Amino acid sequence: MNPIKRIKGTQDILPEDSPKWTALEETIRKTMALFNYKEIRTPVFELTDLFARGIGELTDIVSKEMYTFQDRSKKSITLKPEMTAPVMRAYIENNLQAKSQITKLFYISPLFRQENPQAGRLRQFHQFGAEFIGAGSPEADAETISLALAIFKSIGLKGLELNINTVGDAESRVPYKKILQDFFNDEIKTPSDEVKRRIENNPLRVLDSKDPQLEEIIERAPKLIDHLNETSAQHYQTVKNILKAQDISFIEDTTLVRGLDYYTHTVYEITSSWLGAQNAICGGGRYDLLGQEISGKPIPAVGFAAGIERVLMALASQDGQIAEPRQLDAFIIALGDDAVNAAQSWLMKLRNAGFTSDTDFLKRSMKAQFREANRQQAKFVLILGENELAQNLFAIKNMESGEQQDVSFDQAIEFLKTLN
RNA sequence: GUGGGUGUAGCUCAGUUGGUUAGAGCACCAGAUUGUGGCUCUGGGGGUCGUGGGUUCAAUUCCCAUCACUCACCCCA
Repeated sequence: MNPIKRIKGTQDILPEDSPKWTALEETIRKTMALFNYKEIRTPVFELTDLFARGIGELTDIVSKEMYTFQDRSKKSITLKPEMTAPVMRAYIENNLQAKSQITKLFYISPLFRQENPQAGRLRQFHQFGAEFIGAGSPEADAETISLALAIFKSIGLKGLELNINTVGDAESRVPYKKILQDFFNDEIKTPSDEVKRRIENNPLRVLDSKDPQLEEIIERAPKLIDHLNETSAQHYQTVKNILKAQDISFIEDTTLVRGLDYYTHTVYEITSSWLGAQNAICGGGRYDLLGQEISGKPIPAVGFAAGIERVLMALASQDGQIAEPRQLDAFIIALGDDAVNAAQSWLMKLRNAGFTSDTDFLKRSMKAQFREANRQQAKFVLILGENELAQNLFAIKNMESGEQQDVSFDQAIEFLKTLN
């Protein structure tokens, strides 16, 4: 019989790794609280339309990476490939703007994209992120950036680079798109179908193409930064000023566009020098157009999403220790049926007293039980054999020093407390 | 979807220019120590050599196909 294996691009997070996840999650929650962001959790699946309309039909995510299926009522359902659209949907559906004009939310969530896996890219992966909804001010943009950096700093991630750019507001983008389209149509003689499609539908996305044949043309392409209207230019400048005032260093990258249709104004990306080809650990920006797509009403918002697997990979390759392995306080070695029974009650007493504790469940030899205690990195072993049982005592051994002494049952818990 | 790399013990990997019973280290189990872990020594269990086919007297080795894993491209966290 063939054993069933996990689905390609998925991962089991085993006990040796899960403490790193919880440590990172704790850091995220702590820092989010410092910045006054509240947690939101949304369903793992949504109506396909949410992503098709929200993210954009022509984006890579929607056009070729979604896990989409029909449920029994023939509705088209999609496992969420990103969190911004679901959060915005929940914000609107639950009428959160009625509670407060500004809503600051964060999430930690699994996401799904059907791509070919490679280092730092999975089919089920996890992101944490923040969404600042209800303010169109550049100060909000800057806060999400410093929030992301604060989390990375707090877990000790080094070698990060912040890239920023602006894609302008709708008013500057429409005329610029036309200028770009004309430029590319003139310059690119033999566009591939993909490039042709992008020129037609979203010429901005040609800018972040990595096709070496286009590299030279992209460099000469008209820059959006030269075609920004007054509002957009001012917005971008303010964001940069705030970052400078906070001593946050950044690199301006005019080809940074980001794949999703809903971005406006500020876009940014944080990369790590410790990773392979997939070196972006965080991406974000302002998305004032998304609310419009979902609800018909414009809603200013800005946020970021960061990849948990990539953060952990970067930490691992820079040798960052974020979680201590947990060890066991007490291990009961029981010899003989009567002792095994007594050990079960004693386990409960130890646990009630707050000692992490365990015992052998296989009635193995004393040597084997000691080995097990050692494997579990037990600090103390409580030996309970026929002799000890008869005298109402444990032989308690300190596994580090090797010292051992008899301690009566009624003093055992107190004894451990003084030593622990 | 496309290209490269790798599939041999639980893990990391050697190896056979095609030839008898396929190896090491680590891990595991047992003994040395009849009720004491870690260190040491001795012994032991464990393999469809990814799968299917081809060439051959003979294939784990050569060839083809296929699957899995992995890295990379496009793009993204």
